[in-house]
Amino acid sequence: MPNNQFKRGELYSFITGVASTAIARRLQKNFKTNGVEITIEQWSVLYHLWKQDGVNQQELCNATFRDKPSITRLVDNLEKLKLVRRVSSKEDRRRNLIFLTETAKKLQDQSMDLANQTLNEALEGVPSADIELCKSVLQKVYDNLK
Amino acid sequence: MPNNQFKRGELYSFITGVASTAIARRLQKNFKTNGVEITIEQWSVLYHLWKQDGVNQQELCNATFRDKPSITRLVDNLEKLKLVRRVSSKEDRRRNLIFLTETAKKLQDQSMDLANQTLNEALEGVPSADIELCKSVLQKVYDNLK
DNA sequence: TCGAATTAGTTGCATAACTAACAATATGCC
DNA sequence: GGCATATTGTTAGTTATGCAACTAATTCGA
Repeated sequence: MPNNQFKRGELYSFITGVASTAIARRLQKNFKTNGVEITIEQWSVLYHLWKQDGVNQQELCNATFRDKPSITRLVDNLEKLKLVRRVSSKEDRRRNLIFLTETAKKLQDQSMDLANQTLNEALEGVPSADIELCKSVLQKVYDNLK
Repeated sequence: MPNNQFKRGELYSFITGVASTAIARRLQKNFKTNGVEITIEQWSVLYHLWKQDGVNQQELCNATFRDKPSITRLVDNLEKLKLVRRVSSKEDRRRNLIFLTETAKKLQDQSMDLANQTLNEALEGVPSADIELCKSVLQKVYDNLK
C-alpha cells in the first residue's frame, strides 16, 4: 500500500494544502476575534498597498500571484468596504490606480501585529535557517512553473 | 520602506500563495490538456480514496485538511461525475461510506503520472534533502496551529 | 497613418472555501 | 429508560478562484 506512485502526491498535499490552509484559517480567526472585519485575501492585497499604494491592478496581480478577475473582484469588495478607491490614471486611461483610504491606513498596525503573532505561533520551534531554506525551495518551485 | 513590520508577511505570501497556487494551476492545466476532466480539489479527494475507499466523509476531511461542508460538496460533485458513490453505513447510520466507481479506478494511473510529472517539473533543481526539510517545516507549521 | 497586436480591466460561469445553523443518529451518564 | 451531549452530514449565505470571452485604450509596424 505505501505505493511509490503516491510519494510525490504526499508532497503535493503538503505544499498546497497543509501549512497554507492552517495559517490562513488561524489568521482569519485571529482577525475575527480582534474585530478586524476583513478576509485574509483582502488583507493580502492591503498588505501590498501598505508598502505602496497608487499602483494599478496588474501590479497587484503580480504581487499577490492572482489573476486579473480575482483582483478585480477583491478591489470591488475592498471598495465596498471603503478601504480603497480606484482612480483612473491620466497617463494611461486603461489603468486604475488603487489608493488606500484613511480607514485602511488605520488597519495596518493592528492587522500586521496579528499576522506577525500568528506567524510566530506557526513557526515556533523552527530555526531561522530552515525557514529561509523553505522559502527558497518554494520560490524555486514558483520559478520553475511560472 | 523595507519596514520590519513586513518581514513575516513575506513568508506568509510565500507559503500560502507562491508555490501552492503555481503547482495547483500547472497541475490543473496538465489535467485539462490530457483530457482528465476533474479539478485538482476533486483529484485530492480521489487521491486518498485510491489508497483506501469505503471511508466516511469525516475521514476525508481529516485527510485533505478540509471542513465538512467542503467535503459534502466535493463528494456531491464527484457523485455527479459518477466517480464515487455514497453508501450508508450499517454499523452507524450517520455515516456515508465513499466508494470509488470503476471509472474512477481507471483514472488513477494516468492522473498520478501527470501529478508526478508536474511535481518533477516543480522540483527540478531542488535537492532531495531540501525537499524533505521543507516538508518538515510545513508539517511543523501545521502541527503548531492545528 | 491605419490596422494588427498588445495591455488593462470587466463580466459570466462553474467550482470551491469558510461560518453558522440545522437534522439525524449515537453515546453516556443518572 | 431518558435526557444531555457529541458526532456525522447537509443547507444557506458570502467570498474567492480559474477560465474564457469581451471592451477599451495604447502601441507598434508596414
